[in-house]
Amino acid sequence: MKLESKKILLVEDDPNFGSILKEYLSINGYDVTLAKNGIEGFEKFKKDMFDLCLLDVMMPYKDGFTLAKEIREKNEAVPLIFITAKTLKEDVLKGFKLGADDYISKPFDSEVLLAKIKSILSRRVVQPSIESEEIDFTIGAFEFNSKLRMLTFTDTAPIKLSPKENQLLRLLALHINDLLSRETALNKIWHDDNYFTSRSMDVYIAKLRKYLRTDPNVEISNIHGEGFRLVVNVAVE
Amino acid sequence: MKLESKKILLVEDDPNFGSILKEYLSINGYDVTLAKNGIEGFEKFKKDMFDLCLLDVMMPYKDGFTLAKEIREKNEAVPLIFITAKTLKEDVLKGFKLGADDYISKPFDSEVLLAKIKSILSRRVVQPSIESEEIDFTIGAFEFNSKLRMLTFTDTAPIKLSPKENQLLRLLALHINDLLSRETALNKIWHDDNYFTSRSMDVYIAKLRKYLRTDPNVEISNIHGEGFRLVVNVAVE
DNA sequence: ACAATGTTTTAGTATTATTTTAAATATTAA
DNA sequence: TTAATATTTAAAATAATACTAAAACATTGT
Repeated sequence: MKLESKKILLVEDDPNFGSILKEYLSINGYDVTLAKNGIEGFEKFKKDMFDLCLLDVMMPYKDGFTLAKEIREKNEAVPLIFITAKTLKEDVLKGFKLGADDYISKPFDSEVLLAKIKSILSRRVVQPSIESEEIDFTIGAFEFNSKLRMLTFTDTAPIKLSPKENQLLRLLALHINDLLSRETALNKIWHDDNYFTSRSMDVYIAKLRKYLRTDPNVEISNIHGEGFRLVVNVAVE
Repeated sequence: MKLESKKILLVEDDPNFGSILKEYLSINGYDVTLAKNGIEGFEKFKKDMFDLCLLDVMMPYKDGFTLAKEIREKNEAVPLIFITAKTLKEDVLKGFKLGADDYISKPFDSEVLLAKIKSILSRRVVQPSIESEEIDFTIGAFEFNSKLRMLTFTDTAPIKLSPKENQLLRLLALHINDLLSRETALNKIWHDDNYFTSRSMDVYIAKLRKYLRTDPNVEISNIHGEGFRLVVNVAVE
C-alpha cells in the first residue's frame, strides 16, 4: 500500500463480487473501503474523505441513486461511477443527471474499469477541500450558516433556506464580490446547463434577492450573459 | 442561450453518420466542426481551439489513435472521446492509455453520448487561460476589470460594459499605445471580417470613446485603413 | 396509504440589455 | 475632387433576465 494511494468507496451488496473487486483494486494501488449496502455506504462516506465512489445501482434498502443523491448533498465534486447490472438507458441517463462521471455495466472487464478510474482521477484537479468545509459566512448584516441552511439578520428570526436556495447562496458567498458564472452554478447545483435549468436558477436568484432585501447594502447583481455577483457595499464615511 | 457555445471537433469518415451526428450535437447547442478523416481532422485541430474531440477509431489514412497521439502532443488537456465500432477490449485500453476521457461503441444512443459530453465538459476545471494580469488594466485615470466588465473612474460609480464593449476595450488595452488592427479585432471578437461587422465595430469604438472622454488624457485614435490605437498621454510638466 | 407541507420546475409576461443595421455626415488619401 | 474609409446617432432586431403564480413533485408525519 503506497503512502499516497487514492481512496475509493465501493458500495456493492453482492459480498462475493464486492470482495473480489476490492481485492483487485487494492492490488492496483487503491485504498478501498467496501460497504455492503447504501446505508452503510453513506455512513462510511460521512466518516471519511474519498477520491472516488463506485456505486452499485441495484441494492436493497437504499439503491445507488438514492445514495448518490445523499453523497452529492455532502460533496458536489467527488467523482461517482455507477455499476449497473443491465444497461438500461433510463438508468444511465438518471445516473448522469445525478452527476455521475461514468457508469459501467456488469459484467465488465476489470482492466477497463481500472482504466476509467485512472482517467477520471488523473483529470481531476485536487479541489481545495476548503471549499467543502466553508460553512459560515457573513454577508453584510446577515449571518449565513450553510450547514444548518439558515440565514439570520441581526436579532430577527432566522430564515430557513431550502436545499437549492442554500446551495446557490453558498456558491455566491464563496465568490463574494466576484463573478459566479451561470455555467458553474448550473453544473455544480443542477448538474446540467440548459434553458430550463437556467430559468429555474433565475427563480432562485429572485427568491434570494427577496430575502436579502432586508439589508440595502447587499445585492445580487447580474452580469449579462455571464452570471451573477453577490455584492456587499461597504458604507463610506 | 447561445452565447459561447462549446466547440467540438468530430472526426468521422462515414459521411452519413458524421453529418447526422454533427446535426444532432448542433441542435443540442454545440458548435461542431466535422472532419472526414484523420488528416483533415488534425489540420482543423491545429487551426482552431476545441473544447472536446470526438474521434472515430477506424478511419482510412490515419486512424483515431494516431490522430489522438498527434493531438495530445499539441494539447495534453483537451478531452478526447473515442468512437469504436466494435468493443474490442484492447482498443478500449489503448484509447485510455492515449489519454481518452471516454469511449463509446457503435451503435450508441445519442442521448447517452450527449450525457457523457456534458459530464466531461462540466467537470473540467476551467483552466485560467487568462493570466490575472490580463484581467485588470489601468488606462489613464480608469481602472478596468475585464472579468467583471467594469470600468471605474476615480470614485465615481463604475460603468458596466456590455460583452462586446468589454472584449474590444480589453483588446485595445492589451495593445495599449500600439496598433490594434481592424482585422485582428474583427477576427477575435466577431469571428468574421466583413463590411457589416466592421460597421458594428465602429459603433463600439464610438461607445468606448464616449466612456473614455471623462479622462482627457485617454483617447482611441484611428489609423486610417489599419485600425485603432488606445493612447494614454502622459502629463508633461 | 393519506393528507399536509415544503420544494422545485414550468410557464407566461414584462422588462431590460445588447447587438446590428441604417442613414446622414465627416474625414482622409491619392 | 472623389472614392474609400470613418464617425455618430438613432431605430430595429435579438437575446437575456426578472418576477409571479401555478403546476408538478417530493417529503414527512400520522
